[in-house]
Amino acid sequence: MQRSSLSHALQQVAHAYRGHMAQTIREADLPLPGTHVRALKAVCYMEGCTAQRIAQRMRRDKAQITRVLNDLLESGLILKACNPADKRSQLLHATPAGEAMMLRIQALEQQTLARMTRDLTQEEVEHFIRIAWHMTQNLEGDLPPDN
Amino acid sequence: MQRSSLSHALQQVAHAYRGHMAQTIREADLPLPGTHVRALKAVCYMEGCTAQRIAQRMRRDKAQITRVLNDLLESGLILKACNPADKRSQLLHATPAGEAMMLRIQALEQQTLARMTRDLTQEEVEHFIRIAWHMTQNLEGDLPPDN
DNA sequence: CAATATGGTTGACACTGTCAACGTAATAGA
DNA sequence: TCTATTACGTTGACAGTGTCAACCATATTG
Repeated sequence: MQRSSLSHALQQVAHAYRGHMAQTIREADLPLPGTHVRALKAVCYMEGCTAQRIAQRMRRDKAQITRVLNDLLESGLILKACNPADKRSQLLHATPAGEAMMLRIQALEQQTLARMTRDLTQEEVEHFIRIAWHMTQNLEGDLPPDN
Repeated sequence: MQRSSLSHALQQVAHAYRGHMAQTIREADLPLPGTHVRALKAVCYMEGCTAQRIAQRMRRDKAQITRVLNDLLESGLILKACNPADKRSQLLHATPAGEAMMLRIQALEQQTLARMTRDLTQEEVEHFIRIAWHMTQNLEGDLPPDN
């Protein structure tokens, strides 16, 4: 029962984070679900951002990304522009409203993260992040050797 | 942008774990969603297990627990028994089929966890778990001072 | 040019999570 | 004791998350 608590701890902390962010955003009257926030973040901070690249970064199905982007589009937070290099794809940009939204949400997220890590050292947090990525990579690529 | 990667790392590792477990269970032909697995685990390993106590442990809405337990009941994995101490609630027990299912799933989970932590030391894993719980507790209790 | 692969869209569906309202039973207070 | 309140579990409704398969249009390869 040693390692088993790893799954429990992982689920609880992820759930707590999601829940706290959702409530914070709701209280600030910014009606944007978590996935939308993350997609908007990608649009704001990735160069030459396309739906495909967001899907890769978030490791999500491209269908979900399409729908989320359409919501953001309808909300006037982003714009689609023709990609001169590939007529199938579209380059994504944030509108001023999108940028403003991003700034407000960034502040809320920093607030949540600060609370979450309030009595942890920088070192501990970095250690946590490093191990999290390590475990993520260990689970990726599902057809490696020959079991 | 230092702490911000904490949220990304957290979401990715939780997603990777869920996905890997789901696929493992699917490949083993054990058609049981993640929440059902966790509820069954609670029934198997908690003394005097009731729906309420599962909801508390998993920090989930009791409505969701009710439905999950009904599924497990229909699948013949658990049983409800009258609680002599409180006629409103029911004590939950795993059936032999439920116990067997639990053992099989435990093995799959151990396998996933072993892979996830394959090149990490016991110390690193324990550190990760400790910090995860710490962060969880930091986010709980949302009405402390007087904002 | 034909075959194949890729970016994006759509439909369908399963799973997760929460809220409000309800019936029943326990419990506390007048 | 009687009433008010609280707690356990159930149900309905809904929002959000995640994936799969089929599809169109465009790129790329042979």
